[in-house]
Amino acid sequence: MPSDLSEKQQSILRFLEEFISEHDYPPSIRDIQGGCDISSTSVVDYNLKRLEEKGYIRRDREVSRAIELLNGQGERRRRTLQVPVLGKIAAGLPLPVHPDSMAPVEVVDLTDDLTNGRTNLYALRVQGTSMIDALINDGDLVVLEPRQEANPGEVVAAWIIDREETTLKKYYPEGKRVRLQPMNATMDPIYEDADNVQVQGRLVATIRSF
Amino acid sequence: MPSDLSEKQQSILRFLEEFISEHDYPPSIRDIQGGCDISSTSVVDYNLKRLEEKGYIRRDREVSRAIELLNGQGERRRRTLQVPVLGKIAAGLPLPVHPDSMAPVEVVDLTDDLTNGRTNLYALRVQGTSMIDALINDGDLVVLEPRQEANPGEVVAAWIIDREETTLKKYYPEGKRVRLQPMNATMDPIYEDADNVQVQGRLVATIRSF
DNA sequence: TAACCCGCGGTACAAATGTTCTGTTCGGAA
DNA sequence: TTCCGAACAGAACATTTGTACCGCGGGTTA
Repeated sequence: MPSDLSEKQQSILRFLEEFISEHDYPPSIRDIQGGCDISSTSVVDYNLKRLEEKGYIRRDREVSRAIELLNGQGERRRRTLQVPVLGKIAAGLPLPVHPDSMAPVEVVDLTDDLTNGRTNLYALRVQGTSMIDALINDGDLVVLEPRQEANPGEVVAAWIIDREETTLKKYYPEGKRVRLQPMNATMDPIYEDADNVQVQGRLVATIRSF
Repeated sequence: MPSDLSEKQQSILRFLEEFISEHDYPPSIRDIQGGCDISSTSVVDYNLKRLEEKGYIRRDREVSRAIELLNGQGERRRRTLQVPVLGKIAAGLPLPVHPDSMAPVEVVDLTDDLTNGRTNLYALRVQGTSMIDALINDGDLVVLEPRQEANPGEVVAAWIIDREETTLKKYYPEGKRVRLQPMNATMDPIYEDADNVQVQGRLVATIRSF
């Protein structure tokens, strides 16, 4: 708990956290007054102004319950993005071409630690162990950003046309051919004609949960 | 988008998502009215009641902006748990023994998709490639639950005493010895005396982000 | 001492906001 | 046709709620 705050301000901050995590909507000034045993709404208002000055919260004036929790550096926190899980990914299957048109199988909430501000992401469930060389196991979730091209060194989901195979590897264009480097540094790269490789998306994250 | 809802209701649901993700607090009825081009507040109220009946939202009556988004099965969603990143994990380093006493280096927000309701989790940043056989790479984040013992087949963080080495493997007690099975099915297990293996925690999730 | 600022109390007010009431329209069932 | 309920419109009403105002006590400073 930060120490550039008065005891009352810390108490308000704690109450805000608790209330929001309990209700999913912020408290009114009078909720705070009651929850922190404060004698007057004006005192709450006063301390909220101090908290806003110090970058712990953000308020929209004239709007009820319009308190956003920030992280003390003025950044908002704990936003999540709902990412649709569009299907499976396996070595022998092409990726879904039009992510938008698919009905999501399920939805996962990702925090923006992972999404990094990106928005139109989608996820696929890995089926089979064919991507072990990318350190990706059966059952893992891979999060992708739709892309038709990639910068050198980025990890992409690529469709290798003549093999009819999807693979996840680091992408290095080298003139007329492309070097696809497994993420496991002990394994050898493969080389393909540039025409033979279709970049389908950029890998944003992989998640394995037990 | 669910189909047991009228177009107006779907529009309201979409607006709720957008508004909340933008402001971190829910809209008022009149915000919804404006945002969805609805002619009257009573229509918004009417459709909110239908949405509540069908389990898409929850409302607290007489409280402004008291709308919680549910997932359609009546469960609340987008709760996150703040998990402290206590330090690094590497082959030659023991794990922090008393997670509680450590000052977190940073904090990550994890959605309860991953935490699965568990609460006292902590995370470690993987340093080096020594855990490649567990399909875990340099820079990955591993999420652990403090544990001194494990059930057969669970993935644990184990300290191998005489080697002074931390490893992440599937745990199979076999009488007086323990089989530690890499997650990469193509690799061979190692065997250790039961006395020589200290279970430090259970692996809950691994996250790799690019 | 006086002047001043900070934190606080109490109160009043106006705006924001949830709720209710009365009708209307429309489509399907009887 | 008539009846009924779902969905909507419009307006009025009653709380809820943010905000402003005035004042007080204590500490600091000139």
